[in-house]
Amino acid sequence: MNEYSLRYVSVYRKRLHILYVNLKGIMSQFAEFSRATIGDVAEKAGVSIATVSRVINKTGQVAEATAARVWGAVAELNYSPHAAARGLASRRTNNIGLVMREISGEFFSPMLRGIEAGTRENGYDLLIHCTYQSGDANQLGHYALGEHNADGMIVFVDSLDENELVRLYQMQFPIVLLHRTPPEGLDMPHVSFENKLGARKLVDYLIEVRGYKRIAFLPGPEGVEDSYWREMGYRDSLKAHGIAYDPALVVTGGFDEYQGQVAVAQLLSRNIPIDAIFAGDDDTAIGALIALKDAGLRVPEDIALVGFDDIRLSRYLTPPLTTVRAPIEQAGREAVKQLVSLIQSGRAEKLTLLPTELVIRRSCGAPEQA
Amino acid sequence: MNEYSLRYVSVYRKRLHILYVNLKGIMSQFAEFSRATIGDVAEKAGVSIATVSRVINKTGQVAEATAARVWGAVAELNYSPHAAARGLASRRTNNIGLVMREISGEFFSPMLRGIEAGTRENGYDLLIHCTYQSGDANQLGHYALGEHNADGMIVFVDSLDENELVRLYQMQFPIVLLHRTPPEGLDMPHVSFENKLGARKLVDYLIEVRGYKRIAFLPGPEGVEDSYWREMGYRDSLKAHGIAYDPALVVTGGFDEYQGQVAVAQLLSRNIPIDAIFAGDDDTAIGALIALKDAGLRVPEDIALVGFDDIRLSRYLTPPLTTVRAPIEQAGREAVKQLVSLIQSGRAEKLTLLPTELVIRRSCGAPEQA
DNA sequence: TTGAAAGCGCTAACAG
DNA sequence: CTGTTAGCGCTTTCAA
Repeated sequence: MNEYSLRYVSVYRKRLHILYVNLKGIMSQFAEFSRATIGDVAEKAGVSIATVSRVINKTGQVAEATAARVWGAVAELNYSPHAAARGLASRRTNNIGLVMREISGEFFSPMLRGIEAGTRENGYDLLIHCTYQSGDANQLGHYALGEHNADGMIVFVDSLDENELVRLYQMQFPIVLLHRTPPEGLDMPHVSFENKLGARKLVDYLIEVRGYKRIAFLPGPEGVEDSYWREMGYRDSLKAHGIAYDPALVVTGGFDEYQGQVAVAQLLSRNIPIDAIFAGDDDTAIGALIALKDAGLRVPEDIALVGFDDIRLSRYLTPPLTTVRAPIEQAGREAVKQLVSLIQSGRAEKLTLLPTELVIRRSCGAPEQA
Repeated sequence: MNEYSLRYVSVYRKRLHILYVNLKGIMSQFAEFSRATIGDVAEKAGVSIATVSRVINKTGQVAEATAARVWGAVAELNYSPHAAARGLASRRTNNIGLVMREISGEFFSPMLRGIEAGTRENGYDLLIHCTYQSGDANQLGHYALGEHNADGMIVFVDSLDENELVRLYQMQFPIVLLHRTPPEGLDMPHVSFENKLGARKLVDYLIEVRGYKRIAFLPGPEGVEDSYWREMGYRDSLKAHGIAYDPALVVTGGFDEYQGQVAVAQLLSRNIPIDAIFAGDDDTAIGALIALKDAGLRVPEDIALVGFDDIRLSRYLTPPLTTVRAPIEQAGREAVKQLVSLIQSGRAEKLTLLPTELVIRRSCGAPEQA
């Protein structure tokens, strides 16, 4: 390309650019066609974009009068900063990610409420992703939620593959685990309930106050920690009262209504004496209740029944379910709190265990409450 | 500043820059300190960043061998594109926003499940925001969710201020309303149930099959559309059967358990004959049930009770609640579908009404089901 | 089929 | 107190 053509191209480009700028000016008359940028605000306020940025973000000193003009321009133009541009420049997304396997069960609603409230209070937005089905990586080999679109993540139970957890940990991406302990060697903050203590108190009550000895247990799915610790509480209580642990009294309930029903049917078919059934969670307890009724057994007269979590439904069952109240919402909020601390200061509590509380209702044989 | 100092500054800057580049090189040995960028991938693959972009996004032709090398580099570097940068350049966020007033009630869980599934299936991420409390604009005068961080939004019921709705509409921001009709003059797509028809069928059944005539109605909160249409169905049915609408039989229930309880207490205090109570939703029905029991009345022997929605709890009540099943999850999924269509093609169904289904249980006086 | 380069809108030094 | 400017990491013409 010779000197001439270069010159030509340059002129041509410049013209096009002028055309473009004009067009943009015209279009911008129609607010709906082009969003105002920080530049527009700066122009209208007669300041530089840096000043606009300072005013908006409250970073650095700006004369009051100037600030006022900027706010005026912002209002007039209906300006709203472009999150992506902001994120690109400041290296933060302002999003907190939540990974969970699926949205289901009674547990979910209060948990999400806590998490949402927490993110909002801390000025973050909440990005949610379920790993059920699609879960895995996309063609690109990365997950829908990660370092590319969030400043940190809350990982619920086993929703995330351990390899991914390790990868994120290694790149020092802030993560808080909710209701799950970290994989071996990963020093990640972890928030949960006092599952073991709650179960312990529950079973203690069943034994000491209600006088039951043959207490069946319906654990949740393999590998779910809450269930593991509840079982530990159950065993501890038995041991403390000199009652032998009897494997025949334990059938996996699966933390779901149907599986609870199946488990109890199976349990009953063993024809062994049973005083009470401790279902690993309330959903399982509902299934258990159905199975017991199907078998013509009365609760609590023939067999007592207790659960764990105190979901909304529990008090409405017939009979109302004795259970352990788990501060689900609070745990969600706490997880966000720890995560925000981790993001902002690099520090967080290694382990947060929220207290649980015994809720006595009729299903365990207690007299009706007022 | 003279020639000399300018030169000096320039040299100084250059040195600093070299230092910086070196440092970056060193740091990048530790994968956790610096994420790979498209440039790193390009370098490793021996191509330009444009090519990497083409490969990753499958836009434009790239020689197979080249593509393979790029994918190799991607894998090796564990590269994952920076969402903000992408968004800035391509003018899309890949997020779909969901605005709701608060996370509560039984309605919420299935709805969110549907929405989440929908967004995921369409390759979007889900950003959730509750307008309860903080709801309003921040200091900047804009909402947490909007054109700056989402490609489109689903607005649930009345979670968003009408002015904001108008503003977004005017700037042609894609919005689908869930369970709410658009404000006057705004031509926004809208997804809901056949509330009116469902209520009509329910009340028809109460009158024709069960022979009730004095049927009370507990509407939801003022301005909630679902409730409005349910009331229309109720009135239509009465009229069709030649029964006069009696205002004394209508007390606002508020779509919540406690208010339902209060409403029924008030209703009973009027000392008028009542055959049945049609609660605007199942939550209200639960409150109604409590109030009836408190008053020593049997359901359905003394007064029949029906609700609307068929939340999970309804079948577990004593007696099990007759209600209308609303396809909550499906509505959420459908809303996303319409929104994605609106985003991608600018077109969407103006109105989508999903069918409802009568669910007969004991509370209306029907014999026990098998 | 590939590369060069111009931004996208904003933040954050730095200079004044 | 305010302005200038260099990127942030990526997409997207335009040329080659």
